[in-house]
Amino acid sequence: MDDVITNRIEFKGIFDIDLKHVFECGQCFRWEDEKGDGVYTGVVGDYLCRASQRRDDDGSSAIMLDVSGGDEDFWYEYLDLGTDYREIKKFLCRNNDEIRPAVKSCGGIRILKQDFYETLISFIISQNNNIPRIKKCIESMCKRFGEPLGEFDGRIRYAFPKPEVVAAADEEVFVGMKFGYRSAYMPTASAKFLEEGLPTGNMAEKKEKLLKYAGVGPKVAACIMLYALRDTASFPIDTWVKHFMNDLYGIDEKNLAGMARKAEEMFGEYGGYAQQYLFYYYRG
DNA sequence: ACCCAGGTGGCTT
DNA sequence: AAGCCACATGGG
Repeated sequence: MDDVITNRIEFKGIFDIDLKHVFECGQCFRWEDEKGDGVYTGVVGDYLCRASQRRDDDGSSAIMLDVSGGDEDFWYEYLDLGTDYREIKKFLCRNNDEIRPAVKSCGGIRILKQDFYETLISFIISQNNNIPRIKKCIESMCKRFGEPLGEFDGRIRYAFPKPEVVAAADEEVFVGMKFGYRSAYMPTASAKFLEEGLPTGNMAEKKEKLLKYAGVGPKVAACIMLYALRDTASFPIDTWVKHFMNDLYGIDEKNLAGMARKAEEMFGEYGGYAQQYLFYYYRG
């Protein structure tokens, strides 16, 4: 049936995980529960994956992956299975009644370790946009510029495009794919990434380098750092975050610096996790 | 017709 | 540094 699937990987005894939370909390755009049965399919790098979860009697879960490639280490790392989320949640909730409902309700989130270039492009697309349309834009560029990886559940799946291909593409193609004013950012950001590679240094230095990309501002840079570079203190402030920082902590919706300061003070090194629990909880 | 969505760049005080 | 506003697109 699925000739592309070559390997089954199973991780047992995992706590604090819920695939729905992982894949629908807004951090990634290429995972779907296509049949509505809790089985998620996605493309990660050049690999296809079908992921499902079994809840065992001791409260832990087994995560089953049917994949077309990638070894255990790769998927373990991608899913952030080596991190103790129980400790993180305990830390976030200490002296903070406001975040508890979000952590309790969205406690199965894991922050994925995503590809830098894909995250860069995806979150440039995300600006002033909504999630369903972001997904459509990404799928259309994958279909147009990505390598076909094989048929999977009756559909041909495509890798995320290589930067070389997008850098050489005409901006007008993206206009045709309804990228709107973001179209011009696609080739230029890709070319810049090819020149520079990954941003290096401490968080401030990385942010400074990311802000030099046309189409990347403070919010998108923070997302890239959190989702691709594992800067767990990174606290992206978007419209939903503005809402809950105002609701929960009484900070004025325009006071972004105040929000960043408050997040640092309350959550420190774990700001990114806090943001993710709250974002998903508030967005619903 | 408006407002909003995982905002940013550019221009004006 | 801070305050506007335009920027494509599609859904409510």
